[in-house]
Parts: sequence; structure tokens; C-alpha cells
Amino acid sequence: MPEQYRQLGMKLTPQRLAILHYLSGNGTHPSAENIYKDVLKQFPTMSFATVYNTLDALAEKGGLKVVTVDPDKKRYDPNTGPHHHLYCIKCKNIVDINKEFKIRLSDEMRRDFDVLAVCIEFHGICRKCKK
Amino acid sequence: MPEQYRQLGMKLTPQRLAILHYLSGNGTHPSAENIYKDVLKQFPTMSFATVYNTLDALAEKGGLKVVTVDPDKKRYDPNTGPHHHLYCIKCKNIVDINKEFKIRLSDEMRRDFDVLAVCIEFHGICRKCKK
DNA sequence: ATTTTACTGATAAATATTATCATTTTAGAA
DNA sequence: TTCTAAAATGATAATATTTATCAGTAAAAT
Ligand SMILES: [Mn+2]
Ligand SMILES: [Mn+2]
Ligand SMILES: [Zn+2]
Ligand SMILES: [Zn+2]
Repeated sequence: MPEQYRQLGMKLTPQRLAILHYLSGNGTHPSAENIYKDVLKQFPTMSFATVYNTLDALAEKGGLKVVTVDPDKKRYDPNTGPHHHLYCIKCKNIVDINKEFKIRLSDEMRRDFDVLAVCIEFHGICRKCKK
Repeated sequence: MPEQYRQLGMKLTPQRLAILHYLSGNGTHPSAENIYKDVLKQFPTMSFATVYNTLDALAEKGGLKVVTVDPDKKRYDPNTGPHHHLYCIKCKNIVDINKEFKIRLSDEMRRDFDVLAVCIEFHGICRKCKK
């Protein structure tokens, strides 16, 4: 898993390893701040710039997904396979939905629009939040 | 259509009418800045605070949807009926998809999560952007 | 007309994200 | 193992978006 950076053509630095380690298998869809605060424990000199640079580079190379369901901030997802999300509008938790749904646009629409990804978001209230 | 504010229990002001007039039937999913700049023509004293206050009030009362597909900023949608979106990752245009898709979560999942809305986002490249 | 309530807009502040750039580090070549 | 080119780090500044304050004003209710 530390080799993931090399395979993506990125230089391997201790800071990046710490970020990747935090992300790897992390299903909480953390924000940049979540990541920053965690990695800060091991790297007291860590900068937000490094977090954003790393996330941007990873996302651009396909090693990370940016989730836009939270209106307040970007959330990041190490699960790069096709899947969908539950979003609790109260606690803002995001949970993966791995079920596959067959949705297809009409052929005329697909002629006018190259679909690269389909994101399904279920907005609602999670169990904890409904008391 | 100007009565929409009253029906939602909001005071009817000229600024709000101008905002509603800009939004009404507008399928471009404008940002707060788009709205501000347009309404500014008629109200040179218009403030961003008024735009945000109005949008927030409208959204809270269900007279407006907030669209989160653009990672850079919130987009607003006067179409409050259930529908979905095409999002061009190059020009950031958002287009309505009115087709209905039948997606249902498993019963166990619906026990744990009250689904209030389902948003399907088709990310890709629009006709104009693919040269 | 008077009162109550809510809205406006100037301004400041908070939050999130991006840009600069000198210094340091990595990775690969010699 | 040096050496070197390329890239990353982090301090800092800047930008962008959004929210908070609040005195003055305007809309609605009485
Ligand atoms: Mn996910
Ligand atoms: Mn729409
Ligand atoms: Zn919740
Ligand atoms: Zn486009």
C-alpha cells in the first residue's frame, strides 16, 4: 500500500505516507482538516498546503475520490471503486453503499454527454440522529 | 409567482422579488455570485448578505434546492421537484435530467436511515466541451 | 396610524482553499 | 556512493466563499 504513490508516479515522502496511512481503509470520508489534524500528531510541522497538495495530486491521478455531498467542505474517499453514499444531513456522516444500481441515460443523451461517473446520494437521517 | 414568498411565510421585499424573478424558470443552476451580479443591475445597493439570507430562507422553507455537485461553490435550483443532474466537469454546466430512475435501498438499510431525497449526478463532458 | 416583526446592507469575521517561493528532500543517473 | 534534476515541504500570504453583527429601515399586523 505504500507503493501506491510510486505506482502513480508521485514521490514518496514521509508526510505522504502518513496521509495515505490515515486514508487507507478509512470509510469516514474525512475532510482536509480531519486529515491534517491526525497527521499533525506524527508530523508537528505538517502544513495544510501539503495536505491539499497531496490530496489534489492523488485525486488527479485517480488514487482518491472527492465527495461533494457535504455542502460545507470537500470530503475525501480512498474507495475509488464505483459505489454510492448515504449522507446524514444532521451529523454529516457519509456511509458507503456498495449495491449496484442499473441506471442508464437515453441513447440521445449519451450522444451529447460523455458520462464518466454516476454518483447516487441518499440524503436523510441516520439511526443515531433519529434519537 | 411573486406570491411564493408570502405562501412560505416570508416578507415580500423588492430585493427578494428580484431574486425570485431571476431564479424563476432559470435552469442554469446559478451560484450566489451569479444571482448577486444580476440583481445588482436593478438594485445597485444590493448586498451579498441579502442574497445569502434570501437563498437560505427559501431553501429552508423548501422553495429552493441547494445543488452540491460543483466542488467550488454551492449552486441553487428553483426546480424543487424530484429530478437529477448532468454535470460537465470542464465547463461546470449543470443540466436537469427529468427521467425517473427506480432505485430502492434494501429494507434493512431503510430501517437504519430515513431517506429524504435521492440525488443522481452524472459527471462527464458535455457536447460543447468535447470540441 | 401605530406597533411589531422581519429585512437590508455595510461591515467584519469565519472558513475553506489556493498561490508563492525559499529551502529541503527524493529518486535516479553517474 | 556522490551528484543532479525534479519535485515536495511548509511558512506565509492571498483568494474565495459563506456566515455573523447590528443599526437603520421597511413590511405586515393591529
Ligand atoms: Mn465512499
Ligand atoms: Mn436542477
Ligand atoms: Zn446522523
Ligand atoms: Zn462542458
